[in-house]
Amino acid sequence: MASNNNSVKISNPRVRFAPSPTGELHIGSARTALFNYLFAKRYGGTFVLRIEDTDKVRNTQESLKNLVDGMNWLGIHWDEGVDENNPLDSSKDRGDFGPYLQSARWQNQLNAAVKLIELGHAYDCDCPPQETFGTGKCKCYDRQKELHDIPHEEKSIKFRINPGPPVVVHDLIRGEVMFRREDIQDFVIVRPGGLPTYNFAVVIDDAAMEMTHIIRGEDHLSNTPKQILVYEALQLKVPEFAHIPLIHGPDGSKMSKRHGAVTVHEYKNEGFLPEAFVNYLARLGWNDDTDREIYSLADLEELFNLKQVSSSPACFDREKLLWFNGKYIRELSDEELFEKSLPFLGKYVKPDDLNESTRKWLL
RNA sequence: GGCCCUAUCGUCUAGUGGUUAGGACACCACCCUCUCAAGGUGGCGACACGGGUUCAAGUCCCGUUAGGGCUGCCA
Repeated sequence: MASNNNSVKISNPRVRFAPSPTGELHIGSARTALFNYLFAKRYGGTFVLRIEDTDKVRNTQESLKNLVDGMNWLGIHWDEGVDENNPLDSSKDRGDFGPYLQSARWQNQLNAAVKLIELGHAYDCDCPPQETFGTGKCKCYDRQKELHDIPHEEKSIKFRINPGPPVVVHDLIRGEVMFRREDIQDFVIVRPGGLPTYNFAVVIDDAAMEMTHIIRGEDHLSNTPKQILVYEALQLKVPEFAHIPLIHGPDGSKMSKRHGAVTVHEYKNEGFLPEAFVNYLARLGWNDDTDREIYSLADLEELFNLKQVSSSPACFDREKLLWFNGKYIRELSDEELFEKSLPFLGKYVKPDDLNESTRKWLL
């Protein structure tokens, strides 16, 4: 970690949060979004929201709306990306690097795949999906003439891992992480029918959008060498990476539904203040070398940095979240407290009861 | 199975070779108080294990163990 290039000044970084609209906004995703946002603010950069909607089966419009709502509630606003009110309408996008819906960028991704074939870095493959499972190796590279003429519906395009030196991931949080090429398998970059896969599309889009720093969950670390190889094959500039630790449940296993609320909306509906939630999320894995606990979004925008992000995973602690919430609630004026409480008093207080005396009583 | 990441109080963490190992949440006790909170004071409580390197190791190296991730035509 000592070899981190921290001496290099970071100026005008471009970062993105690229969720897939396949469910509610998860706590972990929210923190990833937050860290990207804070990094952009801290260094005067640009925060982009791109929607990774290439999994046509699992995508839902509701998730997309959910995502936008969640981001708004947290106060994480994006400089570039899909329109809040019309996320599916690319003509409403904000920014010069659109469209910001990944599925709308398939032509660009496909062109890159064709180029990779021409360069000898990719090849047609007609193996059934299960055939190469576990080994990643197939003989298709030697059958290209034969495969050339079969319809695209019946073949995929694979990226070829050529022999060479180990791939080094320069990670701002973990230092240098090395992967041997023999341990990396050829992987599908375009599915039969022409739909690019994540590990490929993400590189083409990030490069096209001129991302300088990729800040994402640690679950992506092992896939990073594949992505770096794609950058290099296409002679694209490789961005800086920062893989932030995952959030675990109280028992140390990956945070999931059986641990209780895992989505931003659940916490919103339980009555947590967004300020408290953001503060808690930021402190989960980040500190500024002081004993301070309370940070507003504005404070964080000023102080956040990747250097002080922990490299080990953190367990979600509801008790501490509750404590933060209490802190922020006590800061509220009576007036604010009253207004914010209203939605939660529905089953106890009828609108008609909201006269001055009820109000006094409540306060 | 292979590869990768991680390892300080129950939890979040500070610590970058020499500290009585610090803070926060939770917990316990006391104080304050009409009650409950809040607040204050104090307490309990940790360097996963085993080898090295060094005058000196929580800090550096190796191994073990444990947890997590990737190994998908999911992202």
